[in-house]
Amino acid sequence: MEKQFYKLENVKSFEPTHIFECGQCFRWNVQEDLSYTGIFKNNVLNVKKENNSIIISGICDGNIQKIVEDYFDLNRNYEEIKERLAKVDENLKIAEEYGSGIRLLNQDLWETIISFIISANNNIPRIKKIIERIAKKYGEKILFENKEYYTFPNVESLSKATVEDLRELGLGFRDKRIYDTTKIILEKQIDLEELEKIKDVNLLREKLMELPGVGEKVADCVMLFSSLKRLEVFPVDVWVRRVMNDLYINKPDENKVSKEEVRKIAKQKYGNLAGIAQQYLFYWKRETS
DNA sequence: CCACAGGACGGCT
DNA sequence: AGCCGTCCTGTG
Repeated sequence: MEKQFYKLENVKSFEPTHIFECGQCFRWNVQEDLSYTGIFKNNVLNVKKENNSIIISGICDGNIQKIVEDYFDLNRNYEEIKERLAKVDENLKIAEEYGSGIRLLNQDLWETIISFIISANNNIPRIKKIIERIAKKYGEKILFENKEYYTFPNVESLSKATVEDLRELGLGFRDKRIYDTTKIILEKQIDLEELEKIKDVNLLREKLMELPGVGEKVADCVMLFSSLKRLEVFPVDVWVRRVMNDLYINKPDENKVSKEEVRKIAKQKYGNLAGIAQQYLFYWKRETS
């Protein structure tokens, strides 16, 4: 495949660092020139910000412009979203200014499900290492600028892994969860194409949670960070609980704050943009703590 | 050596 | 419904 180029001029709300470091993705890595290189589906791309332009180059499985528009959620007006959220309160305005270049990626559903099952009780550097090992063993190799990249394996390919194989890749207790979920999806006991047709967000969450290793947090992350793109969901992890307690609840012990309490406040304050607000808050709190 | 960090899940109340 | 111990690995 040939290298393709695409340049975005005067694009607003697009900051590679914010997009790739806000915790939504695991396969983008910063380069020496501060650009980012990553792999998704069968594409390997480099994304570089120069002055007011975004320069994207790489090996693409199809038309680069279409692929970029879809993956980087370019048809959504983040400026308008930020204007609306800034009116909620001063706290959110500060968080939003801090992560002003965040966009929520439309990531592959299958990859997002597996990646966030791995994220359970885990930290980002380790999650990234595990996913790289899975891709290297079960994915397809793509060469880009004399370096080897590996696609995230498809369902069939990952289904070749035994529980023991997965344990060897460092998955720990998540090995069986990944194994079982892969089998359920392979055999279409849960059909991902059918899942994509579900309209009701609660029904969708329940379906996702039928997969082993998918609890409320993982289900919400999948709905927010994949092409399912439910912007109204508000994944609550320890960081979000912390920041929401600091901003709105102020209990002496943040562990005493219930998930439901946090979700209720988020819904009331941020409405159908809660998911985007969550990303600004999460990124701000993590980076400034 | 130990303490801690990070969600799902099953067992218990 | 809520609480709590367990699961695994890396870091300090």
